[in-house]
Amino acid sequence: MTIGTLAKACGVTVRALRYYEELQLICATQRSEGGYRLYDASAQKRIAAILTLQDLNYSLDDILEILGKASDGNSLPLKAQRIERSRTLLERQHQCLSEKLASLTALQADLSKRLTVLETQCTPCETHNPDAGACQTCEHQDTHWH
Amino acid sequence: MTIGTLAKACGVTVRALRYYEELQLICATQRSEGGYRLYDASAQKRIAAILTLQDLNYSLDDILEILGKASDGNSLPLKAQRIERSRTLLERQHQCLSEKLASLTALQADLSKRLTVLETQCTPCETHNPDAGACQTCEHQDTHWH
DNA sequence: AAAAACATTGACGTGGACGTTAGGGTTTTG
DNA sequence: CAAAACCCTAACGTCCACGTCAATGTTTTT
Repeated sequence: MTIGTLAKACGVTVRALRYYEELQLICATQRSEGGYRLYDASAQKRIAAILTLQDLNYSLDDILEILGKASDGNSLPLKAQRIERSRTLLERQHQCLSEKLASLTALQADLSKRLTVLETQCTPCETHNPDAGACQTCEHQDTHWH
Repeated sequence: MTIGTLAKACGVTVRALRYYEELQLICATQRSEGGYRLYDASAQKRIAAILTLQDLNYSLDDILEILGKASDGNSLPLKAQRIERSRTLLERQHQCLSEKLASLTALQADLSKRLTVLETQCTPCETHNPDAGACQTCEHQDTHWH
C-alpha cells in the first residue's frame, strides 16, 4: 500500500502521514525501488489509534509517549510500563474532562436562569443580600434579580 | 487599577490583557494622564469569565461571541439573543465533551484489560474468532488473547 | 513511449494565543 | 530629583499540526 492509498483509507492527508513519520509516530515498513513508502495493514490500526487519541485532545507528543515510537514495533502487547504511563495520562485527561463537563453543566444552568429572568422581565439586582432566600423587592426566587 | 495590578490579580500576563483588548474582549474604563490603562473591579469578573470559557476550550473568537464586545457594556443582563446563541455553543460543547468522556472511559477499560493480560503472561492472538465466547487455546475469557 | 497520476525531499506559509524585544514615555519610591 | 519600577505602541518571534508550493523522480495507464 502506498502513502496515498493509506491516507485515503484513514481519512487523513499524505502530508499528515509524513509529518507523523517525522515525529516517529509511524514508519513505512519498506520502500519501493524508487523510494516510495510502502505500508502494510498494521499501519491503518496505528493511525486509527493516533486519530482517536488526537480527538481526545492529546498532543502528538503525548501520543508518542502513549503509543511509543513506531520503530519500537507497532504491535501489541504494549510494555507494562508504557501501559501504566498511558493509564496515568488517560486518568488525568478523564479527570480534566469530567471537571469541564461539570463547569459546562453549571454554565448551562446559569444561562437558563438568565433566560428565564429575561422572559419574566426581571433585571439584575446590584444590592442583593446573598444570605436572604428570595428577592426582597419582588417575588423572584433569586435575590440577584428582580 | 493599572494593567499590571489587574494582571497579577487575575493570574494572566499584561500581554494577554492587551491582546484581549485588541479583540475587543475587554477595555480599560479610562486612561491616565500619561496614557496608562486604568481598570475598575468589573474588569476582574470579565476576565474571570474569559478564563473560565477558555478553560472549556473555547476560542477567543467564540468567547467574544458569547460575552459580547466589551464596549457594548460589560454587565448583565445579556441580551436574549446572545443568551440563546451562547446556549447553542454550550450545548454543542457539552455534547462533544461527553462523547470524549465516553471514549476515554472505553480506552481506560481497554488498558485495564491489556494490563491484566500482561500480568497473566498472555499474548495477543492473531487468529481469534470474535464470535466464540472464550479463547480456544487457553482458559482466557477474551478470544483475542492467550 | 508519452501522458497521467502519484511519489519524493525541502522549504516556506498559516492561525491562534500569546512571548519577547526595541525604543520610548510615566509614576512611584528613596 | 534621580533611580527604579511601571507603562506605552509597534513589530517581530514561537509553537503546533499541518497546508501549500516547487522542483524533480517514479509508476501506472493508454
